[in-house]
Amino acid sequence: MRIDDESLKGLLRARGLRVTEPRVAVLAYLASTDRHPTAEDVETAINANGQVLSRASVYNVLHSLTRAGLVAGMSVTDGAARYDAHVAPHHHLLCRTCGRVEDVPWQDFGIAERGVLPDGRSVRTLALTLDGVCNACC
Amino acid sequence: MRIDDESLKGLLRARGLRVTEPRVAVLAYLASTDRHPTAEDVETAINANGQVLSRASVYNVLHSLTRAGLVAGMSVTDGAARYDAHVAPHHHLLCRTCGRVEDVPWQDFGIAERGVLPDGRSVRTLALTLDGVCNACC
DNA sequence: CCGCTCGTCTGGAACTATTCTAAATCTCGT
DNA sequence: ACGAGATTTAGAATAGTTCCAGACGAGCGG
Repeated sequence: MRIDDESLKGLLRARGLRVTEPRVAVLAYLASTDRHPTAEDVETAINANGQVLSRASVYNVLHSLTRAGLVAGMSVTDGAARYDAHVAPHHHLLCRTCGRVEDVPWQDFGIAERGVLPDGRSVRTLALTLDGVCNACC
Repeated sequence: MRIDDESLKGLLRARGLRVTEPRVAVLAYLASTDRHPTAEDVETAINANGQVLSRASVYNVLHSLTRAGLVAGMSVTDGAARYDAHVAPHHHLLCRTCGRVEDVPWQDFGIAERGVLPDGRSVRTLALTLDGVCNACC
């Protein structure tokens, strides 16, 4: 799943972000996994590669990537925020049993075609967090 | 929206929880508002009534009420968990602009009638968090 | 109604996730 | 290559939550 650094740098530039080593490293790591790592996971994984990345930088980078739309952050009820480089629309299934976060293929549950709720409020995105039980646990 | 304490005590007893002053106070407060207060909001509101409730107790009580199914906790991306005594099924609209959490009338978006996702994973609850913009901000 | 037991409450310390700060460093347009 | 301004860094600070050990009190049996 390793994406070459040049493509990643291109992504960063395309969004008007300066290309820095921490940003490339974080983006490469997030793009390489389908788990939904926490900030701490990101820091650990990158520092395991010999690089040194401070905790504060992990957050800085995650924030700038999020603002640029290159990664998406999500919060689960217990503990730390989780990040995800798959920004194509999809949903998340939060497993009640093991706490794992699994991706759910995107489907329009009948909301987006309207873009508004029946009472008129607008829904801008369709990133839903479903509460359920994953295959491993069922 | 004030519900008399006797009904609340009955609710607690029905769930096998001991009836204590903090529990009644927290439950009464949550039942009286359609905002989605944080633990701190709960503490502030109750202590404003002359009672004294420690921070730890607020969490104790919220946890026991949640375990008993009398209130539901939810986490939003930024900041503190929020609680809600309206446990009838409904969704939440998280406003991107002002951060407010609004209730959305329950609707089966075509998921529950199956109870499973197309790929077979089961979905246990339908408490969805929608990402959008509330009426006040639109 | 009384006393006992165990669940609950309390204040404070501890812990975890995140943000802030101020200085050093680096990117990139010129 | 230079300089302006963005980014990184380590460490301190903050916010939200949990843990702890002791005091308290709800509700059972008598």
